[in-house]
Amino acid sequence: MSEKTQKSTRARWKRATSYDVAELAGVSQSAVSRVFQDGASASKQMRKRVMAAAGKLGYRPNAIARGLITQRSNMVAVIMSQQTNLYYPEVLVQLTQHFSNHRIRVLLFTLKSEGDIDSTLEQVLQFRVDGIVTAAMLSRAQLATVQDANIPIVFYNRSLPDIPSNSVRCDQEEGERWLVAELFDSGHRTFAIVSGPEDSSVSTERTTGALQKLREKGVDGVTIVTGDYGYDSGRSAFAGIVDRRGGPPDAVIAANDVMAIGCIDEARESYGLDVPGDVSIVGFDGTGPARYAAYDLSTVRQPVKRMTEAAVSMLIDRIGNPELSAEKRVFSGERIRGSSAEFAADLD
Amino acid sequence: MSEKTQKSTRARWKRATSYDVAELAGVSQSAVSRVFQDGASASKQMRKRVMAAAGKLGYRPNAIARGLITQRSNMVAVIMSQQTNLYYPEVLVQLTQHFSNHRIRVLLFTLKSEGDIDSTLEQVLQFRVDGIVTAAMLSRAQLATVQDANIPIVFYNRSLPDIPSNSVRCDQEEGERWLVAELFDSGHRTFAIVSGPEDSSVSTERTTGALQKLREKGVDGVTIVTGDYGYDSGRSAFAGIVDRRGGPPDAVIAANDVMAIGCIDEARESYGLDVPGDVSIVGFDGTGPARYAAYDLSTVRQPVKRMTEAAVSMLIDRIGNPELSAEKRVFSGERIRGSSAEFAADLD
DNA sequence: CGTGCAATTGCATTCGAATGCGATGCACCG
DNA sequence: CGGTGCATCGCATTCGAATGCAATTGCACG
Repeated sequence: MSEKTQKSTRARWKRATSYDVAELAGVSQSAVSRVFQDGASASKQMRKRVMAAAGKLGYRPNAIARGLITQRSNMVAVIMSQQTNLYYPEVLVQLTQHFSNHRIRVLLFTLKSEGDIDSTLEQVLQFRVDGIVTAAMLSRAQLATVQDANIPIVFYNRSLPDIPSNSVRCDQEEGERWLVAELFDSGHRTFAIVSGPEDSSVSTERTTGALQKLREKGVDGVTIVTGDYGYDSGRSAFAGIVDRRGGPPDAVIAANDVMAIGCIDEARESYGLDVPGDVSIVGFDGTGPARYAAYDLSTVRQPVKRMTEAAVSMLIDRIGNPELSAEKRVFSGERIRGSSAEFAADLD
Repeated sequence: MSEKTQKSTRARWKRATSYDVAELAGVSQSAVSRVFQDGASASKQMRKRVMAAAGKLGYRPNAIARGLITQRSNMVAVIMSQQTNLYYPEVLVQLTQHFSNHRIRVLLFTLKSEGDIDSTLEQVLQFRVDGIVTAAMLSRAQLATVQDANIPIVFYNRSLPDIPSNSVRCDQEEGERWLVAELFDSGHRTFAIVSGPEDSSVSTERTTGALQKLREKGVDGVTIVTGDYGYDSGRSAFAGIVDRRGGPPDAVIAANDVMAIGCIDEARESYGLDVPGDVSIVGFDGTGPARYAAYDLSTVRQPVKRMTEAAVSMLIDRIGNPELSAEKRVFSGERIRGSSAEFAADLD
């Protein structure tokens, strides 16, 4: 009872330290420290005494001070480019989840714009994180800065060609090639592409993959318009395509699901087209809305769970052993057949 | 050139400290410290010398060490309950964005289950965050723990009645009353509710609001089924409703947009019903998919931007001045009229 | 040219916990 | 009963930066 009052009054004074606990328990500070560690040696009774004192004072080890002396913050930075892409939040949650299984916390950094990276990186470095997962592209110089600081880093869904660096990604090009091949084989002959923002490397890869296969199939005259990964940009992109071509193409390849959905809505509402009867529209990512019955999107799903697991374990390995050589892991997406590929399904 | 090699070899040795910089620049460590602070006094030439040395060594102030001495970590914890609700990622991104404008970083904590809170809270406290924003409910005891530790905390979209605590939330009950009133006034007479998970206080409030208004209008025999905020649960919820009632009601009130969309798809696909012709379905949140033309959902949008801004400034105020008394801010949602309220639109 | 005041700078200490090393205790063995 | 080895514990130091206080410098003014 008197303890309770003591607690609340003390609160505004100062938080209990290991010295306070040591004093109350009549032991040394080192003893307290050891009791609160995993592999440290401490007798049973010592534990009991210390824990009792700690409980009475509401003591908790100070992770900041611990980090200073151990040179381990137990925090990793996750850098995300601020995008309308519905796909990333899921990635973030999964990463956090997996890291927490290893008693590591996530310090979150979002970029207002890509130009923001330098100052963001500066922050990241100041916080002495144990590692970095980035879903934003870094320049060579920026990567060098990180490596000079000796901080392990894993790229998520992007990779620097010809530079030794760790990355986990989904094979965007392959996925697009699948989609295009199936569309072509089921009779589609005229195509349009809705790409993502110029500075999105993911979008670039997807467009490249699609164009590759189209060229291989001998298709040309492909209309390309740019969107921002958002729903509205999908709608106006479709309008732009029809406008530019003087009519709808056989198929539209959108750089992500959300824009694909935008295209579908625009096609149906503003042009009275039947999707997938008159025009087929495919997306990418396999996010929630792709499954909604009204769209039943044909798309490629990124194996987010496995990818995030891979990123986490890769980073943790390198935190434990910085000498590990670089590694790139590439995952195939999972082909999800929606309505637009109904013909194609026969071919399996 | 030789500097470069020096850099990379030194990397594995040790990171530069303010002492290293001081030595190289021929000044005291305090001087270095002052140069890297905002309001500190340092002459122009001093800055120049120090910055030059710092640049040469790739020095960056150590935020961990700084936090230890200043008693400010410049980090806040954001606690999110791990839910299928599509709405939260947006909240998270916005919070991070706003905090970063104040040079504060977000340490992210997600809960596997609600029971997880105690251990999570322990972690939060150990990291000596400057404040907490929680989108998960805490028990009285848990809140007391946080307050004893003298850490300001703001509840997001939940509040403890009769307990002085800071919160920012959207008036869920009011929003539901609006929706129900409009449905009733436009002729709907039989109702069903799809609630969220039992332990979601947001869901509880929404259900309460809806039932309030329904009772007020003299409607009873309301079917209530439980979902998990996910699309599939929306679909099966609708099936459950039809099953239980032996037919569809005039209107379904879903606890969030995603489940509303699930209901719509199930109604159309599995029961061949016309939405909103045969049955009206409303949601809550105003997330992206609500706008998709295929659904054109009638819903209430939470003013996320203003709410997150409010939460951030509220928290920062209390970090600066812990004596500030508790405050609860309640925002009205924004009524979004979709197809299900077509009649109702006349009444305005 | 002397005096006074303000702006700089350095010294020494502090934040809170971890850890190498030496000291102590205890059990067990010959 | 003396000796050996291991488990425990405390002492003292360390991590890297901030800051109160004192010392120094610079500058303006009379």
